Amino acid sequence: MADHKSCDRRAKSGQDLFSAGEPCDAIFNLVEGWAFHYQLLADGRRQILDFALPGAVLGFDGLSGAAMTYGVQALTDAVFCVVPRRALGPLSRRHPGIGLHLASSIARDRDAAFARLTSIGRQSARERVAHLMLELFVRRRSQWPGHRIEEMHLPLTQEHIGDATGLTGVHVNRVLADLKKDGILTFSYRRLVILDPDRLVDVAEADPGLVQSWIQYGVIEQEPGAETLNRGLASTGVDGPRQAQDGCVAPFTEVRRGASGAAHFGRSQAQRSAHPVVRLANQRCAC
Amino acid sequence: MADHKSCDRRAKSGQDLFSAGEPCDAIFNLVEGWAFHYQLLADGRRQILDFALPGAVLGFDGLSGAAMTYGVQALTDAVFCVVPRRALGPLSRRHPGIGLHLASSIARDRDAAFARLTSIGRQSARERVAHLMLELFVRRRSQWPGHRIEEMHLPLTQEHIGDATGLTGVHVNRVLADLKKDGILTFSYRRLVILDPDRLVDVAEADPGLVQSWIQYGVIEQEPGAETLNRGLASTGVDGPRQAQDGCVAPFTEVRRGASGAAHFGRSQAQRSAHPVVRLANQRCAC
DNA sequence: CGAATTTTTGAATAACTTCAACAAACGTGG
DNA sequence: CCACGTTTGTTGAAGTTATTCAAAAATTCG
Repeated sequence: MADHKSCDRRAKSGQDLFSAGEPCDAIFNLVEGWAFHYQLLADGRRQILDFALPGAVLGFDGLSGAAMTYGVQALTDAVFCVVPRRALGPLSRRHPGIGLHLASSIARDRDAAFARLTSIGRQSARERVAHLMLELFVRRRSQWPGHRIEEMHLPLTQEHIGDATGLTGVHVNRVLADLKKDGILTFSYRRLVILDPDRLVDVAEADPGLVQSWIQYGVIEQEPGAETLNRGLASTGVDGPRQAQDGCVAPFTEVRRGASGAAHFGRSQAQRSAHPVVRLANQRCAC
Repeated sequence: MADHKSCDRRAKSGQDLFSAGEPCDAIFNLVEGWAFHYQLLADGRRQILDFALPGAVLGFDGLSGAAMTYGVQALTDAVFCVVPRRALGPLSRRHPGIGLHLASSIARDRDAAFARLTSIGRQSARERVAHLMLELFVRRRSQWPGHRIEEMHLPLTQEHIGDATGLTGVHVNRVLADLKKDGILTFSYRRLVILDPDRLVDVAEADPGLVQSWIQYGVIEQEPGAETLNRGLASTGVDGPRQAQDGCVAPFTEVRRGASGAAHFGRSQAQRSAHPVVRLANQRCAC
């Protein structure tokens, strides 16, 4: 797999990793920072499709050489691990697990898109904003297991929230004002405070399974006796997580292994299982 | 691969293939009929996530044994090919192409979900309805290469259109009335007539790349010198399409191979290429 | 500190929903 | 083939939700 080593890439906040319409010959593993998928309409209207946290796989569209249908922009300064698209074929032939693995990762992205579709299509502005804030809160907090803080920095503006929920920034502001008045949450100048988690879950109409999926956004699936599947694509261990401690011999980094983040943040998956954590989040990929 | 043969399954119009919340231990290949993915909110609001035509792969969620986050319902009487989820691991180990293949298929689903997100989130009711009608028209017509008809049967009610576009059925009706008044299209009692394709594309704000992706929804990607990737998962030929004529020795059916469906519906891919069509659409899977 | 960005607020408007009633097409059994 | 019940579609009026435009206040960043 050492053959597939490749360079990494840095992007400044606000900079595009790639844009809609251009072909993308590589896939990227977000190692550090935040990014988002988006699409633009001809007149400039923007839809944010998904927020990506460290561990996300970006840029795989199934059709190599085809133009991307969406763009990816860095929300903060960010670091990506680059894998040439052409390397995937040989790679998956040598390591049969990687294909299913990737499929699994993309399926999770699709499910997230489905969830957002339902939110935007069928929920009120209040529900949508609550939904997104809850999702980002849970996903972000699950990266810092052990922390219980209900206050955190989210690198978004209210305009971003609007573009993600299908609302105008102005209306998002009014909705946030309401949520604050009701003692549910506050969000201003990139600072989110959850005042009443239970009522937030209630307003968001988030069922427990959905919240669980946010928590497990980066957690491994392990097929008994088969290869390891996880979101970030295991650093090494395609035939089992045991090899994962050998260091970075592949372009992918398992970043959020062990992110449990369940309601009360019990011990992480890594602590429960015998398998070691490959690499801490927010740490640069060494390949 | 003969080991992985499995039964097929039939569903009547309106019947659920599986529901949100229940685990799904198999993936399904839609062989005949229409279906759709959907989610329900607690109070009964419904969001239709995607319409599935023959060739679609349904039920793969990446996490075996986990509860599905969405349900799938048959829109017409339908026939599915069933592949136990457990068979995928061994299968992909023996045929390394199949994992990437599946990833590719799911990536296309995700991209479709992204497109719908942008439509629902940022387009007006008129644009959304035009968008969906155009998509379904193009996808359906590409299954019948050679046909130029601009009139077709779509097995949907206006209520379905509403649930897919995030509108009420009543409002969909008004929008359709407008589109008819403007000489763009007609849809009533499951009959769609495209009156002015160019203006429809215009109203839908569909860029050519997107339309192309609808057309190619079931078309093969062929990595030079590598394995074949296509939506339905190739019947046989994991190492190349040449094996595809051996008959149905796998649980998957390549249904829409050769569906070109480009603007003027020239000869199909199958006719152009030397590779035979594995199996006609709308024909039962023999496994 | 000063400039740029982001948030906040108000008033008027537009878009979509809701409720309710009626009409048209479908399909089923006699 | 027709009558009848059911589903689906169509229309109107009123109400709600979210947008637009515009301006001012707050915060951040260099």
